[in-house]
Amino acid sequence: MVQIVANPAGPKALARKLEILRSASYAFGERGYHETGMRDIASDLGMTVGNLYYYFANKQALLYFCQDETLNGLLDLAAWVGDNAEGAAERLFLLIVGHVICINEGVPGSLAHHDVEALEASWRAKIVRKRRRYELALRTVIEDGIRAGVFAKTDVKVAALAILGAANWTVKWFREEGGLGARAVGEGFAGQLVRGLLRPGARFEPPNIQVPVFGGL
Amino acid sequence: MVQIVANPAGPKALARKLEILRSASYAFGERGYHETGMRDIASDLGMTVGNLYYYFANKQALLYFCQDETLNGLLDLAAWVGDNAEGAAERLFLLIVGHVICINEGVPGSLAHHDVEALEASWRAKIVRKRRRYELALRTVIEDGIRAGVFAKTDVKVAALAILGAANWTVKWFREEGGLGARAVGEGFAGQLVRGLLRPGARFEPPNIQVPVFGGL
DNA sequence: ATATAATTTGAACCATGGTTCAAATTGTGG
DNA sequence: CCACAATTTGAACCATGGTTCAAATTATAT
Repeated sequence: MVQIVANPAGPKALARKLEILRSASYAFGERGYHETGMRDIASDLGMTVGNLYYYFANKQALLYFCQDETLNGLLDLAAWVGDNAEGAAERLFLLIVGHVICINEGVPGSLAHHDVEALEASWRAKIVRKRRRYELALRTVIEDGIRAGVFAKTDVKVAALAILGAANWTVKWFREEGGLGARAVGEGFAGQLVRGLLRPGARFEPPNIQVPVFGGL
Repeated sequence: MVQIVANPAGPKALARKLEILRSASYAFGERGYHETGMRDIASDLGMTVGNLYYYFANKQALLYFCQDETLNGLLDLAAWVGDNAEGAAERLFLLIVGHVICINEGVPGSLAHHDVEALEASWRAKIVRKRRRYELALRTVIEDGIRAGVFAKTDVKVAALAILGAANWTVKWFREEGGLGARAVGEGFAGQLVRGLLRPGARFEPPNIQVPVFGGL
């Protein structure tokens, strides 16, 4: 019987797939997608390389699922912020904090490397589509802030790109050991980026509520 | 006679090396370092793949020289800003604008991917050392601003990282065709990031001087 | 015109790493 | 205990792409 299954339905399959995804995501974050081989991932998991192909069609599938999970986490974050904060400045603050936490503690590394070049076209399209939905949510918060007079009039696209850049680049350098945690980094970023958008004279204090960790595998 | 020269001194050598570096830098920016093959670079230049090795020892050398040139451009930028602007807010503004221009119009793509993982250890050390000098220059400007009372007291390292993140991430999405130029993007970012650091009540208007393009190959 | 230097070619070599798969092992139900 | 399903193994296969180099071509100096 043909051996390659790549979507097994046995009792251990789901747990095993999540275990593999966590390990792959961590490795991609630490070493980079290209510097991480399937033998490395297998070795980290204490299995042999052929076994990975029982659960996943290929290496790109691993990357795709990691990125997809991250984006699901970011979209969940956006929905949570919409439900749990009112003012645009508060919402933007929480989005930024949640974003940094999601990509550094939720699913480390796999979105922010943005290595969609390594994905084949239909998977890349799916990832890009989810990214766009999230970026739209971000821009909507900024536009709401301008409309409400909390933010000064500004180029919304540029403002959103600055925020995404600051947040996404954290996967290049953030490491948990020593120093500040992801939440503290996120709060520092959010303070600066939100204050940078305020209408002169507008007041802002960081909100009291704490963002959950979204996107955990 | 041994064919591999990799540092030829003939009359055409320097011009050819710069031509190769420009083409490689562009390709690395467009496609990513790993997705760009030596055959691709050769083909873009209308030469054959073996010829590249007459001028450069290996693929990593191409990456190293591109990144080194970008960092030289950023260090030149920092020096120019020190010579041509006085106030910390003005200096920071110009640094951010110049940074975005340097990495998108000067030497596209090769620093901001930060793909130093792909470099061997001694080259990586050189790149990281130059990067640190530039980041120190950036932090010094922020510290000067805090000391002068222009910026509010803040975590300087976090503020610098937000700035570097926003600026460096631009190579992931910035494309010259259509839309805003690098200078306009940089000015939008700089406005937001500098204003985000100001002491409440401090005034700031973008400076009138225009940053040159540093780092051009 | 000729000798020498510089530059280019392009096929071949080679290591790497993604992927396959027959056989083996382990788990589970009757 | 046995049959079958699920899972694992690990050597082999194979494509890719970095690199080499003998030979050829072009450029330059005499």
